[in-house]
Amino acid sequence: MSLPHMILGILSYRGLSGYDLNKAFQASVQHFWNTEQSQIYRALHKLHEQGWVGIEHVAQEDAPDKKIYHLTEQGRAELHRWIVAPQPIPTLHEGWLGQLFFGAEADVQSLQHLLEERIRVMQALIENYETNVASGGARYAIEFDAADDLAYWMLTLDYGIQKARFDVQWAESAIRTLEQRAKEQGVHEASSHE
Amino acid sequence: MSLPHMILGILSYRGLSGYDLNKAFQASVQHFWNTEQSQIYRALHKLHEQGWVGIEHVAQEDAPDKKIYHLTEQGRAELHRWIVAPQPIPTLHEGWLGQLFFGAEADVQSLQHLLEERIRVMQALIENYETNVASGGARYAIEFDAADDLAYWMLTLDYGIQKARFDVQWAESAIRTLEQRAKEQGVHEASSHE
DNA sequence: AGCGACATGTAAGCGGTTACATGATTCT
DNA sequence: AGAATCATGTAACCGCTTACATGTCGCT
Repeated sequence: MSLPHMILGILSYRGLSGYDLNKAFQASVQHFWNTEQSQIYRALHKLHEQGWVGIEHVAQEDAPDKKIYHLTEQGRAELHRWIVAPQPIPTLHEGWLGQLFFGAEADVQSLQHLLEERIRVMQALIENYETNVASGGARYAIEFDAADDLAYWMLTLDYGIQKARFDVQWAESAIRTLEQRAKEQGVHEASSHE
Repeated sequence: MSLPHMILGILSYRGLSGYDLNKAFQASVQHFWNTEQSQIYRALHKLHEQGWVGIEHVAQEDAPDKKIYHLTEQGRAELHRWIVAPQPIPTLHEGWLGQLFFGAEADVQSLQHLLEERIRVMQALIENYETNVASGGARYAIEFDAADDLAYWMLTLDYGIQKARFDVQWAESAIRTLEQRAKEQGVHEASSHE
């Protein structure tokens, strides 16, 4: 949807090669946006066609030659336009909600296991956010000389952490709801046998 | 990702034409999964090729002829398999987080407006969930004779509502954080003028 | 005659993933 | 000699969106 603009954002810190851009991507916005390297090159070509980035060819002796991409004036203008432009709110599109939706087709225990697994994954995610991602962000703030930006980076990271915590809590309460339902059904079945 | 399985799920209630399936989609899972009508027909063809749905041609006099799609045994087996199969957790991929991430390129007020707008949209969403979607679900439970399923439907709806509430709360706290920062910066600037 | 509901599709294009493809340099 | 890192891309495929395309029937 807005990958090109994410790239413009990273390049606003400094000009980068596609290779370095990819690494910067993995290290900075990876907690809410993931991309394949191949896509970055294609997006870069498009941004160049559009006149939003310029290319500087750099010959190297100790490594293969490379191309440094940097923002043009139009590119920076487009970035500024985009940053405050209303964004569409995407639908959730989450498979596990579909599983729950059709949960009556499965047995309650399987659904509970599904939710427990989800809790485990989410907790691992939170731990990763709190250790690797946070420190990675701090490192990048120094590398890109972007002290002002760090606070914003941490704000988005905070969203990721809080949202994952919310998911854990919701899953826990859903497990309890299912537990309750299983008990009630048990009672009904028992009484119908009398 | 799992649109075919969402279709299998809906068809597990009863056989439907593509047209009715589309309507059922809009009325039931619309709060976490949206689809275009054209996609449903294509998915249906694929499901048929795979042997997961059968087609029954129905001639009508008071309306155009139609095709009723219904689950085959394999289709039902596949649905049961999928419901308890681990799902990948997609990354957030939300544009507004990108805007915030690169927030240092914009002024604080614009970002606050962005968040306020987000709050408004989310609150409208919540209201819609609580009125239209909830009652629509109840209606469909009767139509599909799916009283057992209703509880699960409401569970996913609850997630949608709680998640939207979480988003509102987070946005409110983010606005306060930005407010704070703007004040501190104001102080710094004022003191640097002395 | 016109509109809304019923009914089924195709075509073009975009964004994204996975896999493939190549080649230099540096370190072990 | 082999592995890791630096560096840049192409090709095939898939899912989804937007727009197009066609036609019936019943009601007003």
